[in-house]
Amino acid sequence: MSANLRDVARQAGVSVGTVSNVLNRPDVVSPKTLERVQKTIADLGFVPNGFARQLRSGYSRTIGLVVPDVANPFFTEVARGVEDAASKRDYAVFLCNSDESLEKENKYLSVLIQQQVRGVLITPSDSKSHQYENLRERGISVALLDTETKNSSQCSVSVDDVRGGEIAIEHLASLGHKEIAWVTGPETIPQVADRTAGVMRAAKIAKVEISTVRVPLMNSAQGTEAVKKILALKKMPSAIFCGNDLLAFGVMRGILDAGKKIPEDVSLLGYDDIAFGNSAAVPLSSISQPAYKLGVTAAELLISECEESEDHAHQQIKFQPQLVVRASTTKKK
Amino acid sequence: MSANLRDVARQAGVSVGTVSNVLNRPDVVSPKTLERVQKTIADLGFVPNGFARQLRSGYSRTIGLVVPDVANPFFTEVARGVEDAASKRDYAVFLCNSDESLEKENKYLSVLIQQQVRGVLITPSDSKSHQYENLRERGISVALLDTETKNSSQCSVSVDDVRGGEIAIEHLASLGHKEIAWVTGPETIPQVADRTAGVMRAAKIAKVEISTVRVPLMNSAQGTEAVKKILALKKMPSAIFCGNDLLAFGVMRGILDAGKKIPEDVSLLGYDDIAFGNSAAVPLSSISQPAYKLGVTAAELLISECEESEDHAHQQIKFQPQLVVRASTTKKK
DNA sequence: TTGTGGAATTGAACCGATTCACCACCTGAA
DNA sequence: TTCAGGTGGTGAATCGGTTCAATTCCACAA
Repeated sequence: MSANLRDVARQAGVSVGTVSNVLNRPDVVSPKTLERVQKTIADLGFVPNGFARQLRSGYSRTIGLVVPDVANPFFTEVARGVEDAASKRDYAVFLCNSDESLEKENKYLSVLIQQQVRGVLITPSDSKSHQYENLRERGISVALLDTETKNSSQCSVSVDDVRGGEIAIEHLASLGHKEIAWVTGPETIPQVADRTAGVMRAAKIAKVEISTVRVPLMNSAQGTEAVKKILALKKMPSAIFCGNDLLAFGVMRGILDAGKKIPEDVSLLGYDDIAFGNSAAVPLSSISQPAYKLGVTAAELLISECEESEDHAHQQIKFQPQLVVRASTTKKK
Repeated sequence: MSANLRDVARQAGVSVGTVSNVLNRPDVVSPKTLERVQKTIADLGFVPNGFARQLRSGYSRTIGLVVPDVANPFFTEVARGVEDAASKRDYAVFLCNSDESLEKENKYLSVLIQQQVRGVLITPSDSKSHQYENLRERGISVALLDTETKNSSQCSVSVDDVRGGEIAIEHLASLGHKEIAWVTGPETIPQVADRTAGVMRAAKIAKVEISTVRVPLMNSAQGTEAVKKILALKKMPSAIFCGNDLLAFGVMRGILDAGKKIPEDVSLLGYDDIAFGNSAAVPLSSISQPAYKLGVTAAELLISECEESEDHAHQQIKFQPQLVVRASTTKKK
């Protein structure tokens, strides 16, 4: 059907070894031969068969990316970063959405094993019970994405979520807010747990009272849902801090629909600083994370781990979040 | 390292052919031999090598998804649909962002050929000069996503973009707008060309004057850029229709920053109806497309084409867009 | 002219599962 | 006794790159 390496060799009048060298070690081939073979490759539209290559070398040029949900703009940014970096190194990326379900996560991991990926980049949806050892035994590298690890036997790229929680409360406290609602998802999500820790620590120092409003999923609809609970609190908080921007958008809608004004009646602070925050009904103050960079860094780290194999030093990289003030937060009246 | 089929054969005292039969056609092996070989497989922890298997059989269980940019919420929705549907059929998905560049698109197609994907789902960034024949010759199915095809030798799943353009202008015309700006990307993008055709047809019928404002990329920043051109027009239009919601968000910011009000001074209509339209500074009227369903349908169609192979009837499925009126469009004063 | 060293090239062996033409053996009918 | 027909099993060839020991070629020094 389509041309293979032997066809190219015959057509170009060289041996298969030389064609293989043109593909993998162009520097050892004489310029004249190189050019002739490359022309033949182009003429025949030859593309090497990945399976055959992988069979011999034992390695694939694919990685898996497992995130809770690409539809969340934070993760689409991360995914773009991963994709761009992988592509630069000629790796292809399998996209997997775990929907924060451990079951789905495990299912995807076994699919990735079947596909014989070289490495996996994962944002765990739960802090415990992982199949990761399983992967490592099979020679598949694993790096954690947007999650810190205490375990120094693996790479991780994360953002300091504890600090993010602190920054948020420090900002609101500095504006004079003393009662703050903390709207967030289940504590089993590592990022949530860390941000909560930061919130509580900063609250203690600033002598601020926190009312935690827990929702099962961190999306916009749940944000609107959360507003009902907030309005039902004994004392209406003067500021609301949300676990991510999607929640904040939902909260914003709920608050505005309830006839209250942002930020006059209540300040609202999000997390992630997604692009749309700027275009929201009230431009959203938020805690910014370097999402794209996170993805790029993680992919580069994972790929270098895959390729260096033996003498690879695991790294735990941690970025710092940043406060972005827009119109949704202001001084308490 | 790990056992291979030959090790199993030797250990069990049978030939490699028999072991292969145990794996793939257990019914042709005698019960006694079957049991013995299976025990040996278990003892040795033998797992067949996927590369070798796929090299020989020629088929994988992977598909490629090539979209202009997953960071565009419309495409992330589509991608989720594709992913969910593929996963249900036990296929894994390679994600590729073409950034509307033909060069990148071709690069990715050749990566996908290398990975020996079974099929490719693509939103072409250009209406001409495709490598698709190339793919088909190699036995890779191709289905078009969010693009119509005249060519009945391939499947396509699309939304009626001509009608979408018409609906938009009909809506604005019915509100009394007679001068409308049409802000959009290059005409080489098939969707853009179709929407323009619809715009022009409806404009002729409704006797509306269209000023086309062309931008190179259909993102938010370019929308803000476009506002400068709109303000420079001899006559300020009373309504603006944008090629997608991202552009509309940018236009919205630009217009508001210029001190004009939406929809009082100028009506604004987007396209795609992405989730954030609802939360925008002025909730955005838009033309809605069934993004998730588009992805699901396309993936199902492609996979069934891959598996039925011979007796597969190509289908061209076309969904209808729908007008969603929010606050950004109103009667002309 | 011979010798040496380096660069360029060659081609057979190999990775591991699948396939298939062919063989060995057994049963039962002629 | 012979032969057809069926079952169970065999192992070399194959898929298409990669690798590497061996070979060819050429320049330059002795």
